[in-house]
Amino acid sequence: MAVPSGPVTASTDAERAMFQFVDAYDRAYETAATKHGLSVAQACVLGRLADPRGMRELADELGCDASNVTQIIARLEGRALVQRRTHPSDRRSRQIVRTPDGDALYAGFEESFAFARAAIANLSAEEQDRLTTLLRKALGTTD
Amino acid sequence: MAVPSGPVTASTDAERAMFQFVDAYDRAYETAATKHGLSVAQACVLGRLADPRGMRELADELGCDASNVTQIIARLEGRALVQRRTHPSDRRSRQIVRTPDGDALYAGFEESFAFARAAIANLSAEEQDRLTTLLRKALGTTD
DNA sequence: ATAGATACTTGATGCAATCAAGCATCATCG
DNA sequence: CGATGATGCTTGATTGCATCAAGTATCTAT
Repeated sequence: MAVPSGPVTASTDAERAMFQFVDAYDRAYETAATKHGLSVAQACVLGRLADPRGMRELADELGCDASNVTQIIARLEGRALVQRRTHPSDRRSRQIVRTPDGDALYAGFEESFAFARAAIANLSAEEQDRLTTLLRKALGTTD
Repeated sequence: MAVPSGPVTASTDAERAMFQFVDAYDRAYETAATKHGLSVAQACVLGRLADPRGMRELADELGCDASNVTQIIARLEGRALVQRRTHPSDRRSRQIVRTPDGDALYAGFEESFAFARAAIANLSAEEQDRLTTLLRKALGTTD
């Protein structure tokens, strides 16, 4: 289990609530991944492969080194969840494609990752809208 | 950089907003930690040492194996950010104490981890309250 | 045609996380 | 008391993530 990332000394109620929310989210994600035999990184990569993607593209999206992606994809490929094809017009590049097994496994994972759905289910439609608005506004100058 | 944990195929605006918020939070935490030469796990452990704590206690709070804590503390101790004392009344147990250096470093880290503060600063007092309420309500049945 | 950029891989290293085993200490109960 | 079991922590081994430095193959552009 990844360690919870948050200041324990959160000074305001709002900070505490944010931390608890983020922590719960992260834990739920990891739990769902583990349940399907995936690491967090693997689940995350699989999730980005709804459409074929290149290694470079993945690395950029994930904000990590390309060699990291190489490793993760290698493991997924070893389990036949993913397949590497060479790009039709650029032979340096690989197209990573989720296999049907990968599709199925990932669907199961998302099904298990009920956190966001459950959180939303606790709110009325109006509350959902307000939360969305507030989260966006809170993010405003922090990106 | 840790990979962003979230479904890319978030189906609703609310889900997307949650994911983006969590992702931004996590990234900000990691960035702040890195800036002070800490890993996420190290920052997290340091943060729990405002008061002395035992290894077992830490492991329980973090939801991980005790041997994991042993490693992390060993590294922090190697940098003199933390000190191990044997518990006065139970000689099996260690009391982990942050050194003044550790206090200072962690204070710097929290100062850098401006995410929550900045997010809050984007909201009026009333909006903060509403966000807090909504986050708690959303968490309601999901813990 | 060559020089440089780009896409990816390989190898090496450090850290986090987990498991299995082990040691020391404590706590309990006969 | 003394044996038994539980508890707190460490060690050693293994796996995976992440990053860096180097290398190969391919593309691009002059």
